[in-house]
Amino acid sequence: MANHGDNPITEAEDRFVTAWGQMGSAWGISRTMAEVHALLYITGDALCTDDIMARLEISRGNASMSLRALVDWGIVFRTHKRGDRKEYFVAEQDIWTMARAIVRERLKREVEPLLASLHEIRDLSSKSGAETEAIEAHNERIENLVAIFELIELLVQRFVSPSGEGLEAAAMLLNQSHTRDERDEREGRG
Amino acid sequence: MANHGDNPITEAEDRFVTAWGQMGSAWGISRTMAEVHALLYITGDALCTDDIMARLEISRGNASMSLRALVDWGIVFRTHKRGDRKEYFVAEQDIWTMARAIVRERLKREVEPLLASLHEIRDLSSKSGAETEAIEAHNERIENLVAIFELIELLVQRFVSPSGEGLEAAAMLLNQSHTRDERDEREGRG
DNA sequence: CACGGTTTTCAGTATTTTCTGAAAACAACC
DNA sequence: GGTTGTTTTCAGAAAATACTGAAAACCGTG
Repeated sequence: MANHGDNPITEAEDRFVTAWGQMGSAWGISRTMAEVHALLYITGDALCTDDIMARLEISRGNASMSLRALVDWGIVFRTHKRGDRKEYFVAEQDIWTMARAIVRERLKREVEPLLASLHEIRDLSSKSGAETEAIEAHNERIENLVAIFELIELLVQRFVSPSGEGLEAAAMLLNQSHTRDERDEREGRG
Repeated sequence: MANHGDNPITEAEDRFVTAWGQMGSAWGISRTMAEVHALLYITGDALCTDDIMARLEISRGNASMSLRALVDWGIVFRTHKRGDRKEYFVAEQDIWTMARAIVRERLKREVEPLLASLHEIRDLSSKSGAETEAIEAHNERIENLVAIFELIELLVQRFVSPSGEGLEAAAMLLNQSHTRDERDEREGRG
């Protein structure tokens, strides 16, 4: 990032961009893509490619590709300004909508392919015919994996469904059960 | 992986190792580390470094580092065999225990540092003094992020707590609420 | 405390991923 | 349909990451 102005807000923005970029890369997302998203989110402004290039000191190509990826993820949108040919970009500002989009997209890109593989592997394994104890155990491990990932898929589909809400509801629900269980504990239910 | 034997089980194992390795790298974990884990999990055996080196065709150094990381994550354990000086490694076989360990570790490594940054950023931002509308909006965005990540932290701590169970319980809970809501929907509650 | 078996470390190398920049494609306007 | 401002693409360059292999450290034993 360029060392533009140094009022607290600008510094806060830069720091957030950095922190979000780091988190992104720990989660298998390109640092720059996460930083572009961070910048759009934290400023809340509609920025054009040149704004982003300047502020993050990245090339046009990189900015373009990152933006396209963010638009594909559904957490950044294209806009236009009257009398200006350029495209501008704004980040989804509702944090729950954003969270839903991210979780949904990761499900689609990573969990679903894994599940597909697991299903294939299951078929393959079950063709083994012989039923030694070792094979039984192997099959059970595969089953367990299928079960947990199907559960994850189900939960995500339910709570991150396109229809909306749900994640917040889940949070409430879990949170409630949290406090309820704590009370139970205090009252001596094991 | 070496093209050892080609009975369906061995092939299934190899395929699982590959699939798990891919998923791992999509989630910011080194491919090899995920593959080593996959191998230990899917065979269920206690394997020594040389077994792993041979099966995955990796160097001793790589095997050693991957294993140490897996042990740090708490999803692989060291063991020994009578009359054998070598160390052997076994994967946690309970899939829920494994899931808890993974989630807990990621919380610690990625969410907590992010939260620490967000707190700092919040302090920084609030020092701004001036209270223009833009600054208000900025502060609110930071607040929202802090709120959502603190919620995540809370939920994870609750359901992935060292004490155990909990994740399954959460799954049940969510699953129930899922089926309940579906029924509600069928009955025409919007 | 020297030896053989084993594990860890880490400098250097290889691989993968990301980024750049210039050229091509596009699109609004005249 | 040519001009101009803008975006996309992508081959090659740079950076980041992961891996190797050999040396060092470790460790139980005689």
